[in-house]
Amino acid sequence: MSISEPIASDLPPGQLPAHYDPAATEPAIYARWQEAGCFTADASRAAAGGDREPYTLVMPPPNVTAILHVGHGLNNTVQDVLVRWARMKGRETLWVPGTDHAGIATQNVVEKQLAKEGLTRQELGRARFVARTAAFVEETGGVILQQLKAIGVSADWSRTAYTFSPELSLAVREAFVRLHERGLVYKGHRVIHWCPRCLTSLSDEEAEPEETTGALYHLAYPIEGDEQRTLVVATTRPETMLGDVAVAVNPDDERYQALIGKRVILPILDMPIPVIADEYADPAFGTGVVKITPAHDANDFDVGRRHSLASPIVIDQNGILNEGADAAGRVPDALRGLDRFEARTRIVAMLQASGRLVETEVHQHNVRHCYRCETVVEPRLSDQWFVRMADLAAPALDGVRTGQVRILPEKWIGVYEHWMSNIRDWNISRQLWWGHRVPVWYCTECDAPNDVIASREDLTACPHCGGAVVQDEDVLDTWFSSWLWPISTLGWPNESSTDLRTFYPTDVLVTAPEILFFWVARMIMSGYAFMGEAPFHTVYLHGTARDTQGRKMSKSLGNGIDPMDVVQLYGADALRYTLVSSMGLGSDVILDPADLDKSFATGRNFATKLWNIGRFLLSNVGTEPVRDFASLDRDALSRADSWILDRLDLAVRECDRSIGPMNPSSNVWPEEELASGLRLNEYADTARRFVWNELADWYLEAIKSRLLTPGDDQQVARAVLVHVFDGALRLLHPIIPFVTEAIWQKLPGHRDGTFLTLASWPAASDATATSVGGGQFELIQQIVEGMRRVRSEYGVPPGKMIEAFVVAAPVHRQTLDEESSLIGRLAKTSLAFVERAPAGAAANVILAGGTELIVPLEGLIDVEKECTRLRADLAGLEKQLTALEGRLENAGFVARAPSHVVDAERAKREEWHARRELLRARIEGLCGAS
RNA sequence: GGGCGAAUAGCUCAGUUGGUCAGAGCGCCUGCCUUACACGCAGGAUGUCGGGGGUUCGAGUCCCUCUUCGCCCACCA
Repeated sequence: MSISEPIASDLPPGQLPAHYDPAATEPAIYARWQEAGCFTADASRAAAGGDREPYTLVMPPPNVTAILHVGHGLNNTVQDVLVRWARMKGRETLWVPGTDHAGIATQNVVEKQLAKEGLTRQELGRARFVARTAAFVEETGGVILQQLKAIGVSADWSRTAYTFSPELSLAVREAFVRLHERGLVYKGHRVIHWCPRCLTSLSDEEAEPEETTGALYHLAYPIEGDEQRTLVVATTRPETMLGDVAVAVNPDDERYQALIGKRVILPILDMPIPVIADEYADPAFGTGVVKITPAHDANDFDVGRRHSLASPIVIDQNGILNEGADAAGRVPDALRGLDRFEARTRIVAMLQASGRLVETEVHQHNVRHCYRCETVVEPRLSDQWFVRMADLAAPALDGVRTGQVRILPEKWIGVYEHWMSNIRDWNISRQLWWGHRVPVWYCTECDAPNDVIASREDLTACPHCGGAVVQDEDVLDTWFSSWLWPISTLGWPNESSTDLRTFYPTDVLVTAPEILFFWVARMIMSGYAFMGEAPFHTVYLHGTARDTQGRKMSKSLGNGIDPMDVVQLYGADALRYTLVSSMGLGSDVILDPADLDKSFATGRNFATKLWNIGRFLLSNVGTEPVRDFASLDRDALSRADSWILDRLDLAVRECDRSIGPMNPSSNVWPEEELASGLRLNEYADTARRFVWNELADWYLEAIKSRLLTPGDDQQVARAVLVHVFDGALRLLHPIIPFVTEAIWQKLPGHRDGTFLTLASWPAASDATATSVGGGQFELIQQIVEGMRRVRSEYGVPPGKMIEAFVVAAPVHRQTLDEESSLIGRLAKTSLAFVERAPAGAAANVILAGGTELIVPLEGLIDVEKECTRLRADLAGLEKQLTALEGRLENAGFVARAPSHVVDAERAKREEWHARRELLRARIEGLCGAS
């Protein structure tokens, strides 16, 4: 990128480069914010006795090895808008940034590196592998944080956290031990989701179901003693049959009553297994007979337990057929060592050959995959650590139901409640090396091997017998550190930590719905469990970035957009504005990765527009100080001044309403606030409309000549313009921080060392009514727009001045008379006042309030054409009038509609009647009676 | 299999409590390089608000139903 353009703030006062160069401007501004400590929160200002209310966000920590994608951009832009808004609103604002050590994900990355070197982690050994991974993280871990800075993230970098830091590791250990003490952590022997590639267990959430077309194989198991007859079982996983210990039928299933208690012969192994009765068997599915493989299916495991059956393991940790515990003689040589899918094919072929395969049915079902490597998950029987969730979930569920925590969009509340009400225990142990080691030791000498010792400190000897101890080999699920994030980053478990006491609970948690269960729900639970209150009052779930086909942007699909490309091309402001403005509450953001120009035109165009408004202001207002706005005499304001001040006021109020209340007004969200605010797209739209369509399109144009004409009025115009534009910059700063800061620092009267980032949010006045001057300016706008329409419609050359006759009420006439030069400039029209419309060919414009413009068109049009147009206008009006009158004659409407609605309709009727008369008169004058 | 959500201009979407709600951006058409801006200015076109039924004086806005998409959950092997 060219850096030939000077940095905006290095130019002489009152000048901006002709073209905005974000690549040169943004980093320099960011550096100054950081040097000035703009983003560093000062707990002492918000603690007891301080002068500010705190406002706190914790950033969803990206994986430490991640590089920025649009999802991060979206997520952090939303947060940054809220944080910058709160900061300008005078809050002591803390936004805690950081990264997640991302156990499986990071370990996978490093293992891939090793693979390229022909190594495995086992060959390297645990200690060296962990050291190498730590070094890798050290080396590459800061990338995403730098990228976040490039998009303007105003987090407090002095508090950057890391889930695997010594401080946060302390919190993890404390949480584990405390839960263990409360009996909420336990070791369980059961079937869990296992990734044969990552070689670790996964939680239910980490094993993602995916719709798959498979087959349902109907297998005939001969009945013992009556081998001609068979019992047909249906299974999707024939390879697990080697581990079958029974077949089950429903106790109420009449078809199989007689077989219960008998035995069938397991094909291939020729092994007799019992036919048992269990509710689990669904008579309506398949054949109503289900084979029971306790070691390789969670449900079968439960059935096996109920019937005291063995659990032979026939598939090993790598997904290979092998004889494991209790499985001696169960895997024939021909199948031993085969991959599970290969084995499936082979077994099906064997069964087919022996006539045991009765039918193969195409079958749609969900198959779970590892969320990190997509490998099909294998149910596996093993010992794992679990967190008992029901007790933890109760207050978290209650918190949302009572409004201590609100979730937006509201549609997710139901999803949350359902999950929380049916919560299952959380498998937190992982057979990985990269992560927090389970803080449990086992004594090698005590004769109580099941006596686990959970400890806050590392143990070297058994506290009971002094014997040697060994630590549990497993590490904890990454999410077991993430779920503590709002408390651990603020200093927990040190409950006297200043940050924790000052900034907890935090305010809004901004994240994607995908991790509602992984993370958000668990944080709420940990907040209640360890701090006794919810970690935040609002959960804001934003949409997902998708391509034009609606597919989620992802690395594997190659349909992503690199936010850094967008920053390079158009600047962070363009990226941010585009994202914010296209983000309705709960809706996804669709962008076209193949056309960045189009996708980000909205933001790019607007940033440029803002820049140019700044250039206009600086070149026309100059560097001379302007009068203090507050001291201006109200009577000295022009109509345009009054109007734009009204509009600013309105814009501020609307923006405030769109972003919403910063907190609930009481300790729980009142009903009327529950769904309010966080409409960032509305905020962006409102601010844009004000700046572009009102300030730039009308106000700037209206005051150009005043700015050029020395005198008192020039000073008024300068003061109002600077005041209004200053307000506009403040209004936009949270979304467009760089351009606004760059320009703001150049405004007349700017004091060195002050930053827009730390300036106050504009205050709306209490007045809600439009001022008299503002209303009069709206009349001028109508005239100008009407005349422009006439000019365009009749093809009047741009430079040509035309004359229009105006019939107006006296008060309007005075306004138009006084503003005739403005109208002349904006519409290239000179007005002549008449009492009534003159005859002759003319275009006709009728404005609200009955003001009529008549534009002589000699030489411009033919009378026929204009008559046709006028008649069409009249016909349209008549039709609408008929509908309106029909409504007013409807007794039900008059009786039941609110009076203000009826009154408005009546007023409209009067106006339309008058307009109809005017039109008829014009037609008669121009076209003759018809 | 349950639950939830969405269907509004060519495209992406606004439209909180039923009564100027038929809108914005991008795109398109016409004319303009008007000394801030062509990443611009001015003007313009475009939608039986998915289909059908209902409630109401009045419905994109509420109810029912159908169709089509999407999401979440679920131990039907």
